[in-house]
Amino acid sequence: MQKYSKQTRLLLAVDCIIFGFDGETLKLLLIKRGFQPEKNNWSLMGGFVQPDESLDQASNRILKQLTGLEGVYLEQLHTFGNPLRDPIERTISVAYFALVDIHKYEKQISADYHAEWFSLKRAPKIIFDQQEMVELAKQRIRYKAALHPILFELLPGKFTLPQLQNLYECVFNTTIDKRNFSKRVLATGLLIKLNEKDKAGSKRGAYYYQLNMQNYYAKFQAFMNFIPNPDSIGL
Amino acid sequence: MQKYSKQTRLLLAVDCIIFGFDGETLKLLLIKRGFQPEKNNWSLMGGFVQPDESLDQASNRILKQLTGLEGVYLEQLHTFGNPLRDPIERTISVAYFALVDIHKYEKQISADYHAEWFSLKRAPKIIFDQQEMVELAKQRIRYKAALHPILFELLPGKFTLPQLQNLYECVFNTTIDKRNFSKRVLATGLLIKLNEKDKAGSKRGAYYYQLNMQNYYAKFQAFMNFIPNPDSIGL
DNA sequence: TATTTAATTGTAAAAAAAACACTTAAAATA
DNA sequence: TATTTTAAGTGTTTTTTTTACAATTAAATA
Repeated sequence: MQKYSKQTRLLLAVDCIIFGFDGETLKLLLIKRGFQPEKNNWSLMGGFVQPDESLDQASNRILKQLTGLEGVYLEQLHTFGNPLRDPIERTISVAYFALVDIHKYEKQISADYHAEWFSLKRAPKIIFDQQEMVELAKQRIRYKAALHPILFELLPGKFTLPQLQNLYECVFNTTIDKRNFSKRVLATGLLIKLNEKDKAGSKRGAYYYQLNMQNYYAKFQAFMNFIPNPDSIGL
Repeated sequence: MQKYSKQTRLLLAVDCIIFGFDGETLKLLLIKRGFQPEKNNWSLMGGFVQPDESLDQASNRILKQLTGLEGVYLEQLHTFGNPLRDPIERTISVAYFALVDIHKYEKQISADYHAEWFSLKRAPKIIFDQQEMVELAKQRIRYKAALHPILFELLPGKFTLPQLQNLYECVFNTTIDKRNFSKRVLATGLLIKLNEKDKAGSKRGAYYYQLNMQNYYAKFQAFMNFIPNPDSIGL
């Protein structure tokens, strides 16, 4: 037996929802689609899965090809398979989301790839069912960030507490008391205070912090622990 | 333009990881695969996605065809796309997990479909990368059950507090103080105490409870709330 | 030097979680 | 019929966590 001979084969694509944070608002990276249908309309980074690559490889390749981004946080989100989602031909899309330090790539992205960052609230209409993908990604990020310290992926290596708090407030669409926030976040043991200030945001300047990478990996699973006896669970 | 002419098309399958709970341990429903390769070896419920059905439709259809199960809790888990995962031909598999009241279907399943329930710890080797799927599903269930009351899907309409506690202890692989457990679970307002006892488990008998379905749907998102200001989040 | 702006910091009250053990219902048995 | 056995059911205290709340300080600018 060589093949599953009677079965239909389908097109398989990957779409990447790329989030960034500029210190103010959450942003979404979009690109003008380069081929028909919907050519020149705003779209997520997408492409077809090739015969010899895994889904993770495909999403990383597409990210690199369309934006130059490499080595960023990238996680599978959900697979969308409505038969009519692509009007040309049935295409299954495996959606991934990425979290990116926007400053690290800002110039390169716009200069070389004609991709653009849009504030989540002011992003243009995107093609097919991609708006649904973005909504699901926002939900997933909240879900995950409530338990794991993934939001640090959106920040530069050095960041201030006000920046971090602002990010949490954006993602959870809420406001947090800054005394309580700093207590909580410092209590995790994930942050190292640097002897240097960011003077951009205020006259006084805010101290920079960086991640304690050892603790970061050790505590990733139980960042904000609510599960009974986290040690006993093989998460 | 009619087709994405230059792209490779791939086989797309669905695999369903079906969990049940018999009051004692978590169980997994497996079937003897009906075709080559790996014919007659234990496998998850799987099948190919047909040209005109969505992924959710495909998973529901396969579940029904192979087990008779219908209308059960079924959620997309993850898509597995390693190029070599199926030795015959590259096949992408979208994994779903289901939560089932084992007693409701026990006889029907074994009589008509030759599927079998296995204790999670004593399940036989399964084909391809399905063990990986099961591990991921276990993780996801813990993750989700910590926040949402999905575990009730594994119980019959009437259940006792000791049964419910036992289920939580199984899923989280821990032990819980029964006084604290009952306080917590009753405080959710999701349970209605019935005037009837289950005499099977003990001499004294334990009171049956049932879900308050109104509260269940209302509180599904914030079952055990840990997110700051859950009301302000559009989850 | 005064003003402005945002960063930094602590404590008290309230709520939630955890620790802890005896009583009771009902069947089985002596 | 009395005793034993088994698991169900239940309350309080302590500890921990979370929340509410506002004055002071560093540094630039006027």
